[in-house]
Amino acid sequence: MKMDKKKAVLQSYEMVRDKILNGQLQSGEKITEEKLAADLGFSRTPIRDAIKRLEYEGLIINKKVVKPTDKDLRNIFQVRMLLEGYSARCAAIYSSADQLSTLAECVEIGKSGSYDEIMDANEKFHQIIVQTSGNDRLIDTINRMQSIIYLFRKTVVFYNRPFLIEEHEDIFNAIRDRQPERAEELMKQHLEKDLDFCLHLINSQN
Amino acid sequence: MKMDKKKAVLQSYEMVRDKILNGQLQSGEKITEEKLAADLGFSRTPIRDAIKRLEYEGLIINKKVVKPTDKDLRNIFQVRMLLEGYSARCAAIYSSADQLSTLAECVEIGKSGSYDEIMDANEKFHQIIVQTSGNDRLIDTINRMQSIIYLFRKTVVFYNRPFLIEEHEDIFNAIRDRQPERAEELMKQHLEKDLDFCLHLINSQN
DNA sequence: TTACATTATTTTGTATACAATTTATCTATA
DNA sequence: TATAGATAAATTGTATACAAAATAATGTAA
Repeated sequence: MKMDKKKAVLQSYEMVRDKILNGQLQSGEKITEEKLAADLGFSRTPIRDAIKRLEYEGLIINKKVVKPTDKDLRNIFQVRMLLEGYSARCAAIYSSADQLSTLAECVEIGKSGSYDEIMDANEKFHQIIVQTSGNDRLIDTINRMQSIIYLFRKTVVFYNRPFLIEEHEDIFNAIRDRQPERAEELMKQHLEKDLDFCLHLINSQN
Repeated sequence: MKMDKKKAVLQSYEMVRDKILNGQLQSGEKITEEKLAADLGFSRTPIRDAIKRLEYEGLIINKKVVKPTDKDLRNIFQVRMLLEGYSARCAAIYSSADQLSTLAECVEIGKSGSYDEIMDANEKFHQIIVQTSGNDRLIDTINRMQSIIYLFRKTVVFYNRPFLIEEHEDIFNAIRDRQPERAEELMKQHLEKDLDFCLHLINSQN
């Protein structure tokens, strides 16, 4: 049996990322390699790599935990609309029976699941659709935005955005009925509403 | 006066990248940190960082210089069509007088410039259009693909693809005449032709 | 006091040594 | 000969020390 201890870089990356995502490291907070290294019990070397990866994902900028502005949020969602809209179109054309039934499951769980289950199902819903594009570049681009997206998806689900599940269902139906144009359009609208909801929340909080 | 010697990471990154782009490091070739370090006269530490960055850009995969397949090429161009198509639309709506005249210049140089000038002008043409989106995420996503795109743009210009300049001119006209739909459509068609040309070249060479 | 220059201090960049892991080579056995 | 296992070689991962650079603090002249 293989123990496969995770390497220090990976551990560091995941720990720091999670600290950012759950708020232990707050927006705007300064990151220093040495401090983190001491904190996590590794040397600076793997920490550096981890930070670089987080910078790559946009969670850290200039050694500071990112504080996404309205504009950032809009930008991210604009890219998502383009790429995921296209993906939804692909899903309507190419998705397999398996993929369809998994999508259906996600919609169901969205209606009746627990908080965590809903979180997972929603993420999976989008993920499967993106997969159907069969385009690794596209998938990679979306994945890179995933952490920041997660930051907001949490908000959306936590505050229980109205019609979210219904919209997923509509998208699913369009995909199942093989209506590419409609699937794309619905996905774009769906993301636009997510964006508006997020923006509204952010601006009412500050 | 400030001397600002470039740091070893940056130097390494640029040197390795250029070696890949101009063929000194060939597709499929194995990269080892130590060998590169000895070659470039740095220690392994900055080399590692440089390699990681090249991996992010997709020029190195699994410690090997990337050998883009047809599928990779198609994937990249699909993403470009989505993002640059959208950008062309933005350009038709938002571009400034300055941006327009620079675009016009690029088209002109494309008609009468030297090989190097044409290369630069073509790159600039696309870059300006992408800028008009005002979306840093989108710009960043395109820039990350830039190295690999460059690899192919060289081919396209070198073999003097027919109608390339004419297509740029058409796109420019649509932008200047504030026709967003048309600009987007033309940009997509333009990229599709680039893709076909590249694919054709690649497959006739091997 | 303000502004500037100078000095400390912190933080990052680089080199190097060693550990862990992966990959290649070799040998014994079926 | 092929294959599994062991051993050696190459390569990567991590820790640490020191150099360079950036940032903060201090003092001094206007």
